[in-house]
Amino acid sequence: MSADIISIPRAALHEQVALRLRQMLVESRIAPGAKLNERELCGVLNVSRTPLREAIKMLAAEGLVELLPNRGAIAMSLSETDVLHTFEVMAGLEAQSGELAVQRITDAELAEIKAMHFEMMAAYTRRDLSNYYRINALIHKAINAAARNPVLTLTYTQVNARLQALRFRSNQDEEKWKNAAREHEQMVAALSARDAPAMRAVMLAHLYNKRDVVIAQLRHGAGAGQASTPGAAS
Amino acid sequence: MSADIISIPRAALHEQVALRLRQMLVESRIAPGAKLNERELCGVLNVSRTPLREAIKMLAAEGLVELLPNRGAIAMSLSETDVLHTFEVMAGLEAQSGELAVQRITDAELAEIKAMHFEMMAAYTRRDLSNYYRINALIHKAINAAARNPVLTLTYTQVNARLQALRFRSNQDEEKWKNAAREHEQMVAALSARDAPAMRAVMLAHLYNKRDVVIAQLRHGAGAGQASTPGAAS
DNA sequence: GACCCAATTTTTGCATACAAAATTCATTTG
DNA sequence: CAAATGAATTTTGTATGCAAAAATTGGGTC
Repeated sequence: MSADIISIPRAALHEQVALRLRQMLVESRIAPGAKLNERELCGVLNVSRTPLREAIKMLAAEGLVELLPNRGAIAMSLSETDVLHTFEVMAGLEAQSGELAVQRITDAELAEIKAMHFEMMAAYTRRDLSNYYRINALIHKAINAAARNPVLTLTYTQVNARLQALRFRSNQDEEKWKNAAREHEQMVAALSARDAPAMRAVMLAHLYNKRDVVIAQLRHGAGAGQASTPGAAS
Repeated sequence: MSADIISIPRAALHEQVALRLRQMLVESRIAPGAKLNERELCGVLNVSRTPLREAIKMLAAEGLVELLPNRGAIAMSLSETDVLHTFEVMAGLEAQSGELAVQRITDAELAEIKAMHFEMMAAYTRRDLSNYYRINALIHKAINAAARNPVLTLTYTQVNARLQALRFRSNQDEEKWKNAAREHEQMVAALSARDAPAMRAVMLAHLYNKRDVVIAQLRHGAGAGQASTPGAAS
C-alpha cells in the first residue's frame, strides 16, 4: 500500500485511449480505410464512448483518421500521391534536422550516433532487417533530437506517424539497401565534419530514395498491409 | 421549403465549435495562458460540453491549447524560445514551398502573385499596415499553394496557426519594413526566373528577418496582446 | 431473378447526469 | 495576525440516455 497510491494513477483516460489507438493504427491492427466502430472499440478498450470519441478527435487532428460526417471515422489510408507528398515534406524536415544537428550536436550525441551506426551496419551485414529498421529509426530520431528544436521534433513526429502505417519490413532490393547504408555513412561523415550543406544533401537524397523504395513496394502490391498474424511479427 | 432542406444543414457541431475556438485563439480573444472554462464557453457558444470538449481535444492536437490533467485546457502561450523554434520550422517550410513553387507554378498563378505583389507595394507606399499584412499573408499562401503539396500546406497551416496569435499589427521599424518589401521583390524575381536556389535563399532570409522583428516586438513589450477593441481593428 | 422501396436495426451525434478532483473560502490555531 | 486546515463549491472527467442519421434487411414489384 505504498507504491500503489503514487504510481501515476492519473493518465487521463482519453490520453490512454489515444495512445492505444495510435499504436493500433500505426501497426495496421486497424486496417487502412477500415471503419472505427465506437461500440466495438469501447468493448476492446473497456471505456465508455465519451473518452473514446475525444481520442478519435485528437487522432483526426493528427491526420491518422479521417472524420466522415455522421458516419464516424475511418483509418487513414494513403494513396500513392499522398505518400509522395508526405515523403516530400519529410525530406524537408529531415534535411533541416540534419542541418541544425550539424550546428548543435554535442560530442556525446555524435558518439552515440556513431555507435548506433555501427550497430546498424552489423544488422545490415547479417541481413537482419528487423534490427536494421529499429536502429535506423533510432538514428533518425537522434539526429532530429540533436537539432534541438521541439517544434521541429513534434512536426516531424506527426508527419512521420502517417508513414509508420506503411511498415515495409519486407525485404528490400539489395542494391537499394546498400545505397541506404552508404547514405548513412555519409550522414555520419557530414555530422563529424560539421558540414551542414553536405548533411542537408545526403538527408534529402536518403529520403527521396526511401520514398522510391516505398512507392515501388506499394506498386508491387505485397508491401502494404502488415498482413498475416497481428501478434508477434519478426 | 426548397433551399432550406439542402442548405448544408450539416456542419458537425464539434467542427463548428473547433472553428470558432480556433478563431478566438488566433485573434487572442482568448488570451494566451488563459484557462478555457467549459461551462463558460458552453454559454458563449451555445452548445453542451460534449462537442466543446471534442473540439478542445482537436485544438490540443493542433497545438493551439495545452491540456492540463484534471485542470482543463489553457490557451497556448509562446515563450521567446518557442517563437524562435516555431519560426525556424516555418522558415524551412516556407523555403521548401518556394523551391517547389518555382518548379510547379503555372503562369496564371505567377501572374496573380505579381498582381498581389503590386497591391502590397501600394499598401506599403501608403503605410497601410493592415492591408499590407493581409495581402502579404495571401501571397505567402499563394506561394504555398503553387507548391502543389497538400501535406505541406496542412503542415504549414498548422505550424503557422500558432504564430497567428502574435498579430504584430503594431508599426514595425521603417528599415525592417523596407527590407521585407525588398525581399518580396526578390521572391517575385526568383519565381519569374524559375530559380529554385535563389527562391529558397530569399524565403529563408525573409522568415529569419520576420522572426527577428517579432522577437524584437516581444521584447519591447507592447507587441504581444491584440489589445484594444476585439471588433473591427484598423 | 433483379431491382427498388419501406421498416427495422444499428450507429453516430449531442445532451445530461453523476463521480472525482481541484479550487475557494471560512475557520481555527500557533 | 499569518499560516494551515478542512468543508463547501466549482470544475473537470466519465458514463449513460435520447434523438437523428445511416446501414441493413425484408418484402414487394416489374
